[in-house]
Amino acid sequence: MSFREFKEHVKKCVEIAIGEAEYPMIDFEPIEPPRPEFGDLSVNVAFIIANKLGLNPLEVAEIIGDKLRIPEDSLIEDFEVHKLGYINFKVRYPYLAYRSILDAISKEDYGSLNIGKGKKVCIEHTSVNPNKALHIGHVRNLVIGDSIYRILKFTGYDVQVLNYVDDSGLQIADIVTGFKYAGFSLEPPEGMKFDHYCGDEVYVKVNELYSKRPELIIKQKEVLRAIEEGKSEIAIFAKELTKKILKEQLKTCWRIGAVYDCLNFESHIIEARLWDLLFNKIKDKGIVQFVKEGKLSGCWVIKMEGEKDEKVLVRSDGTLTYIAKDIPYAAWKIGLIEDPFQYDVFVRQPNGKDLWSTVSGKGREDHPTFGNSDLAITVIDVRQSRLQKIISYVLSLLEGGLGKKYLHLGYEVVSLSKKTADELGIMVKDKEFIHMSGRKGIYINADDILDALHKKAYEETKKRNPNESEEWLNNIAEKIALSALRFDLIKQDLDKMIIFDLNESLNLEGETGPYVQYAHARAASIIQKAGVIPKITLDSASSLNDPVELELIKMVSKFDLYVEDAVKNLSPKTIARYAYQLATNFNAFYEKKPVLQEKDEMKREARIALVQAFKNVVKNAFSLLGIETPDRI
RNA sequence: GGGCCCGUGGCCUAGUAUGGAUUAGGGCGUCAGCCUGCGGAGCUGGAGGUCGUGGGUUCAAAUCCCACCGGGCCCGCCA
Repeated sequence: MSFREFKEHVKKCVEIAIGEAEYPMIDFEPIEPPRPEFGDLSVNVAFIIANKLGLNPLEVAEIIGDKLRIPEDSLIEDFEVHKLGYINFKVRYPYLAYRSILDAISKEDYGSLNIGKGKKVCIEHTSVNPNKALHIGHVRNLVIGDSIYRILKFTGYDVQVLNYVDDSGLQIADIVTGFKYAGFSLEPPEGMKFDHYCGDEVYVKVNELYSKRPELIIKQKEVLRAIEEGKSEIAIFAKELTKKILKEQLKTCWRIGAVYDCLNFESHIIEARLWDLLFNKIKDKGIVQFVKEGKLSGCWVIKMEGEKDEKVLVRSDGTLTYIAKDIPYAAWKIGLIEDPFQYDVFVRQPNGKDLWSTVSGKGREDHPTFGNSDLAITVIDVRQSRLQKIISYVLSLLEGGLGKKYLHLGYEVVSLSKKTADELGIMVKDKEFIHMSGRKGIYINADDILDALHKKAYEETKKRNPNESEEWLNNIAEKIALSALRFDLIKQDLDKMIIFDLNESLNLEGETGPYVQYAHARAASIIQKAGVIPKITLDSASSLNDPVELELIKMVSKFDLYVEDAVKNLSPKTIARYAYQLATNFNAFYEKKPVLQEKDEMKREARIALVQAFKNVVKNAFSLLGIETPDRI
């Protein structure tokens, strides 16, 4: 924690010096210099002030330097005015080492912050149509959403996770048509998960059949109408079917490590007439207009500032468009309409937490409060950006200064590399990748990737642990597989497309989750062999003075700064990069500095404590990404 | 046609929000090394760079502005 103190201390001292020198006060942040010989923090205030007043930066820096008063015994050991005009500060390493190692080995929640102060946030992610299995693209969504959820929780937000289930769309009608009119059996082949069966066999093949058997399209339309109207035998069948698929999907989600608070079914949004609850408010505020003439005659539309075309919300026949269903749902999330839903427990999750869902008819009274958040975050890929922008726009007009906010967290899609597509028997012309499509069968299922990763990890683990039981090996292999997958999908920026290549993703070395897990396991092994309770004193901390030790200490002490960055920018990759860098620092330390063999007792004690500190921090960092760190792998 | 995003060695990527330090960090791959030391899923070193192109702003540009090129996405009374 104390790198933050060091930083604040530097800022304060410089501010006082600027005042003493009677320069105008400016806004600045101490930054980390590019090279260690420039110290641990640096300020460039002299440039800014010099620029403003037309002075020479070096002279300004020297005057500020003259005025700088560093209290005795503070976290700042020394400072230096560089000839270019920077003022560089050196941290007092014994203090930094002592405080951060002590915190890291003694505080369970080391790195946590109270930024949220209990503010209520709901985050929606996963939201896979319940007619197929999760593919790699859905996993990116889940991993982003679940990581953000964990980071928000770690920083003092009161977070609920929602998973939207579109159980009334055309995709559902497709598989119902397959089962009812195209002769598909309700029993999947031996050993095949039901969601895989529905997606890989029924959904894809029914869509192929439409061109050969046009009568099926008629049936599909009938099915869709029946589903929308509810009550009929077909509608009940559809409902049971989607529930069955959803339960299989959830198994995959849990396998990847996600948990949810509530499932929101689209059919219940329609049933609850959510739109009607909102429509008058929107009309009163003049957000929507009724079109009297032209080609949109008879429609209710919305026109956004700066947009050319208006968007239809209510068709001329009175039915609602897609976005008209989304707006009231979004409004419900941030409490702009009263909660009209009934709830019941859908299933108990593996972590023991109940998963609630909206229900048709009467639900339970004792449900938690859902919706009515201060902030709603919706994780959907960038193709939805325009529609999401309209939703944010409408809600911002509607919320009336309550400080409620709707936020779209977009990310680029995952596509398949040509090589992986070839291996799956998918033709790719001219390009190095192909966009996925559930309907066309162009995708790779999450479970299949995990199985492949599991197999690879199992082999590696068995090599290293030949005498361990199958159960142990499989348990560890699964954790390594998840680490590889989750880390791979979270480490890069959200707005970069991922071209997924199965072969490359099977790599467990280098900038990967397993690399970090391995460093953690090395640390765990040292601690276990040390057989003592790690402890640190100011004296022993002072003995840590090799550059590899200092770098590791500094990285440990900066954890909360990275956490803050991650939450402020909703950027989980920040945590992934931090964990990787931390592990790299540890490995460098591990190579260079013996711990258990160290003869000097004080040094040994300090190094054991540093190892324990690293172990705890990397564990906390990885837990924010939903990745476990076993003591042995 | 309008809008959004991306472009950094053979491949992938950090840094871009808030412009700064004559070595632009990593990883994969490649080449050469490193344990009779706590786990080699590791470590050290080498080769490999017009930060898409051109202009502008600035004492200073991968970072800001403009134009262009290349790639992706979105723009329905579908969802």
